[in-house]
Amino acid sequence: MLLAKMDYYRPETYRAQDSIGYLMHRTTHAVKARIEAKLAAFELSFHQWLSLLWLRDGVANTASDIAKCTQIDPGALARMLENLETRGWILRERSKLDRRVVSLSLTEAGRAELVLTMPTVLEELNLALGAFTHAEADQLTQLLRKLLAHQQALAGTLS
Amino acid sequence: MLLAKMDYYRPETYRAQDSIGYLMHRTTHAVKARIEAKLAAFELSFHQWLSLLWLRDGVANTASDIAKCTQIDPGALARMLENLETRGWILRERSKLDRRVVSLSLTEAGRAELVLTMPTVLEELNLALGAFTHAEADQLTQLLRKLLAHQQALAGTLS
DNA sequence: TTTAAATCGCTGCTTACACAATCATTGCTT
DNA sequence: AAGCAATGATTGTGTAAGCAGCGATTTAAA
Repeated sequence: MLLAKMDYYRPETYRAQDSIGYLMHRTTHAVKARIEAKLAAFELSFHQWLSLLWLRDGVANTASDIAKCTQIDPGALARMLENLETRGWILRERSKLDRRVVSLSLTEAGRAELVLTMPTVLEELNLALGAFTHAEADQLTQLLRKLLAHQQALAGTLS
Repeated sequence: MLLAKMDYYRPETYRAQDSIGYLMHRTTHAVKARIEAKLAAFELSFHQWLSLLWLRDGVANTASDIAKCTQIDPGALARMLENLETRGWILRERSKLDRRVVSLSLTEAGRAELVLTMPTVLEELNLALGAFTHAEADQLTQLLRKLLAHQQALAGTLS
């Protein structure tokens, strides 16, 4: 892999308030707080909502899938999933092919909860993007996709 | 303020793995983890390092300044600053003009610690941007700046 | 076949975060 | 000037995150 020597930030000129990391952190923190506040009305945390979403999309079918996707700690996740199961929104059943894994699936109630809350969350996300044109949002998405891909490449080439 | 109706994300088509929020979260999580690992050698947490940085830049001079800048909880911050003071990296003294505020300042040791660790952190940041050209990094910064400004505008117009 | 390594879900334990309440001080209002 | 809201720092408390370790199971290697 090509690892170009980058010197975008340098000790003499680096200022936190102009840093990409700072800008991302402030932004996601603000948006997440607003979403969390809205989801409170449904007695759902943002992490719980995300877990339901990943299950619905079929990208994740197990706890470790969700942990990888959302970066939620597997331990915390196990407790959270137990909660979601108790409330009747997901099912947990041992896989017959590999008895280590517990297959997860949305119940009808869980799917309904997601459908119910989806507009609320998306409204906040769209509100957050209110200063952008469609093209700018696309542009940002592309840049971030490239940025994340690079992080995963870095993680893969751990010395 | 102009609040354009945005419909970038819609319930039928929204997928977490393409979302700007998801991309940002995964990226910042990965980079922060790498920095945290490197800073462990200096017995510094990333939050502690950030506090030192904001103090050095002069943008923040009090605990509430740092809390606003970094989004760290004021309570947690008070405990952390006490730690930094104990280790001799910052000074805390009541302001004479307003005796509610405690003025913060870096000691020489604190400044030295920052100088010592700065290359390590910036190296990780630059490494994270390794897939980008200088122009792309600038472009991303600009987009994020605009995005954050909008969040702050939204926070200002709370109903 | 027997070992060894890896994976999966889960459980304690420690620590940090988020929220509320408190106290002192200051600024505003009337 | 007196009352009252606002601000700044701090403490206390409940909840969740993060981390290491465990048992069970599967895969790979010897």
